[in-house]
Amino acid sequence: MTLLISIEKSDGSVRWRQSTGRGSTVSAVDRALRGLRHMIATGRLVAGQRMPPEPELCDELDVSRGSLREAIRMLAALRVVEPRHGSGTYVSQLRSADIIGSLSHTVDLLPLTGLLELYEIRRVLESHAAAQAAARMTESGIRTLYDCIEEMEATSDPAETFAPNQRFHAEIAKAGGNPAIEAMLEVFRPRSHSYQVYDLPEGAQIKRASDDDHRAIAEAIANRDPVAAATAAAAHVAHTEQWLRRYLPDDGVPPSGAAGILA
Amino acid sequence: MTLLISIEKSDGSVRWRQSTGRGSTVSAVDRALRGLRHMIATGRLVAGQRMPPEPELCDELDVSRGSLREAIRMLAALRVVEPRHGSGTYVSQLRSADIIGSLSHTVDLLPLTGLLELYEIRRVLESHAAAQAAARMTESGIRTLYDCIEEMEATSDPAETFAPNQRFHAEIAKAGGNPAIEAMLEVFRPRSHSYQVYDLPEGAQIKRASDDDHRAIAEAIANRDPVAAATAAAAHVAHTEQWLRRYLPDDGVPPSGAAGILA
DNA sequence: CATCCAAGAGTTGTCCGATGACTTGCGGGG
DNA sequence: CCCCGCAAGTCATCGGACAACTCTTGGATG
Repeated sequence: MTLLISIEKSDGSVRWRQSTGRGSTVSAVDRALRGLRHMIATGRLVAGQRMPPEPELCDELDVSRGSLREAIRMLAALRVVEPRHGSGTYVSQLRSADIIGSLSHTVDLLPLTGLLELYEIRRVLESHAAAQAAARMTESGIRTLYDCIEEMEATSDPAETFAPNQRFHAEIAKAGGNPAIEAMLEVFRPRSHSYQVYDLPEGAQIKRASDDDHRAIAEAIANRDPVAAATAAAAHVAHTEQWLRRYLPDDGVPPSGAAGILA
Repeated sequence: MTLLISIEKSDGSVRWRQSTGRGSTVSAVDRALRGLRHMIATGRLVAGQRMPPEPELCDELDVSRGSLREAIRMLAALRVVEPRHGSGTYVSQLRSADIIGSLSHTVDLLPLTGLLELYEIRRVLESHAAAQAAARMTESGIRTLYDCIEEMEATSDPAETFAPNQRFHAEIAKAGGNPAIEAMLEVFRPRSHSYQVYDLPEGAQIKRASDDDHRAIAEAIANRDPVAAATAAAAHVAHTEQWLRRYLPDDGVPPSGAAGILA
């Protein structure tokens, strides 16, 4: 049971205290966290603004500086605030892309099983972005796509394909026009190359199939064909999924919706 | 420039120290954060396991307890670890749904513009989940869907439609079969009702349209028609998007991909 | 013998005080 | 006018101490 009462002070600021219930139902860090979130949600702290200095917040939220700092760190991990040494702590711009980007440091820690679950999201979003790109991408962007493809096809060294592959997909995501989706795909991408699928026995075959996928995507976008682009992109991600599945300890549970309606 | 050197101790543990470059390029909290992430990524700390006590980690990572705690709080905010008062700090199960769920406390803080960007993700995922549900949902689940619809249609009080609406969409998301997508949709849903669209002048009309949308989705799922289900779900989310747009200060920038290829 | 309770060790939560490191703006000197 | 150094403001880090909570262990009790 959590019960809070707010005490309005004369200067308009608010203090939070826990109700008189025995035992501290609300920890100090929680109090600070709720208080800070409340300040942002209610507009008392505006995006981009510098927050009051720590001692001031400690006084208002009625927590020690250590506890306040732990709360601030939590919000910083979620990219809601941004502390700058020596200058102050600033409320972030609170863009959707920023918030989603906070996942980037955690997908690295997911076990392969969890990563494959995320791949269904990736497949759907990547194909959506490709469809949008087919309608919107500039001619110059399409040329960049083919540049990346040629660079990838020119080598069989995984290390050298990394950069152009990144650029290829980033270009499509950007052309999709939605910063949130772009950020989400950005989160997934780096992890894909952490597994060296090209080193598998069928490595050469996989490499060739991947190159073909890229060409199909670029072709569909160049032809301004959204459906074909979506299909090609979904197929590409699905392929990657299948290759990654080789690294699973054993083929146990059936894949969760591995084949979408577009594939 | 960041340069780290690792010092292997006799007992196998590792200490991190910053290189001798002038000025501390790596903060203490960063050091702790990297160290902890490294321990988890390399499998030295396994999911579900209790971590070593704080003093021990302080010694190994060469940071003070305060800095270590700030790092732990950051990982806790991202749902990577879970501190339990008096017991210890445990590595989470690292499920994809957990990680995505960490966003739930931040979408509340997004301005409406950012929220609408997320709605494109929601639209795509919701329609994907609906398509999957059309193929997989049990007969009992479909009955639940219609129960929710009747409950919603029976009232015009927004407060009373909240719960059945939640159940309706949750049921579909669950039937989709992917925990990550389910968690992602769960993140978006509560925020939808924070705006009281039914209180707009066209409130009654919106309410009716929303009820019709729900029926169309349930119908398509009951008919085992994935394409129709996807279309209906996308349309429903798109409607919500349009209604929310009324709350924008002015109609300035054009919507980012408001109409997907499915709509 | 089973059950409950109390005590203790182990661990995280909180606070306080002090000092270091960095940024920023101001003012003096060239 | 420009540049540099100084000083105030702010976050970063450390160390120590104590409180609060959990869990196990052992004994008392029925």
